[in-house]
Amino acid sequence: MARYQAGIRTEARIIDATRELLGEVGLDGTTLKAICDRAGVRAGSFYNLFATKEDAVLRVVKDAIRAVDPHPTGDAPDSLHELVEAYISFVTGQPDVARVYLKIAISGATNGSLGDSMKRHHHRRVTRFAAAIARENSALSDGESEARAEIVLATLSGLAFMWLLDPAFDFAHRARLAVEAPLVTH
Amino acid sequence: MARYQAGIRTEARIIDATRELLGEVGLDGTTLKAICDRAGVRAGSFYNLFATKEDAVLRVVKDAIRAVDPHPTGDAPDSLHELVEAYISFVTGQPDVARVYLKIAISGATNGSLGDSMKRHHHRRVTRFAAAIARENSALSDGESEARAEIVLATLSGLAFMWLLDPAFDFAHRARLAVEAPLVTH
DNA sequence: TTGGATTTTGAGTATACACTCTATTTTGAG
DNA sequence: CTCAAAATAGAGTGTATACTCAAAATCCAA
Repeated sequence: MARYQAGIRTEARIIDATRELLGEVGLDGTTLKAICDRAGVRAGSFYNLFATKEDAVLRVVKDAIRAVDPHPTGDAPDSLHELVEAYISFVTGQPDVARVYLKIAISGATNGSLGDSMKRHHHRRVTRFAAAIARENSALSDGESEARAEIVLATLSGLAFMWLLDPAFDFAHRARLAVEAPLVTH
Repeated sequence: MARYQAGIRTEARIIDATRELLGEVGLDGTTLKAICDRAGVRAGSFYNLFATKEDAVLRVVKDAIRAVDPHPTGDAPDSLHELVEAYISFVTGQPDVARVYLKIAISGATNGSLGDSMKRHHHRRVTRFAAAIARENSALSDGESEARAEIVLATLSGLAFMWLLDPAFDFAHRARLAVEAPLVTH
């Protein structure tokens, strides 16, 4: 059982390489060869530390999913404003992790076990945003709160994808504008 | 030069199979074998009609990009409401094409020639939406109109992705609610 | 009906992928 | 220092991919 320092450092390098690649080139481009080249390691070393390529990917992705939500325990008394600001600082403060999160939300969300955990994660987020919205506007029914939560999350995701396409896109500014101003002035 | 009917029909079957697969399993899952199996054709026949797998994919994708925007010539006097309704009927009326559009916007948008045409397309759409918004509210500066256009498009895209994850998601209803109601009530 | 053009077949090629295996080197506790 | 455990290297395996090619089958205008 007793692990050596060399193995622990190698494992960290592999995880770093995997995260960088997932953020830069997405799930498909993150091949075993690419991971090993970037980590400065041969295939045999990789498989001494990970049972499967998917193991390394899943560890990075689960970290990214966890990082998007700073209070995972659930009943934290967040305001909608706090939730939005948390998402903004996730994107601007950990852009590489955010890129992984977005790329996987996209390419992995429609198939496999990755898709299932992404769907559960999304449902949890909608519930959380809906609770915050309901807390701030008690006149809304449950359905209305959830609808608004879905719209807020859709807007944030859509803006984050624009940032993914164009790194110069000012995500934070747009996101704050989006939640504060009505889309259409009547 | 004179083409035979058999070849023309085969070409159509291949394009149909490609579109279905792109919508169902995305870019990665759309392998040559999958296309040929679904079209009831052998690899040789495919390559008698298409120079490359990418050729077939690009034809489907370009059709999808064209379908999202019913008035591609540019100076059509659309209102924001019309643009939004056009997008809604694109998603609800041609769901398979819409799925292709969304899946490719996602998986293909960050690399290759597909990414470039997606970026150009997106920029065109922002400009178009911004013009409609500016027309309806002359008090807005160019920058403000563009910001609002980006937010509207982000919301529509985000909601469409939710529909991609969950086909039961009522995209049309949410989209109308999103553009008509302010996100946060002050 | 004929015969050149078009279409189809299906085996075959080259490449990239995730992953395995054995021999060798490195580590670090006793 | 010793030596068993841990880590590494690197060639090798099997499979899936996009794509090719020569021969056979089919089409359709004259």
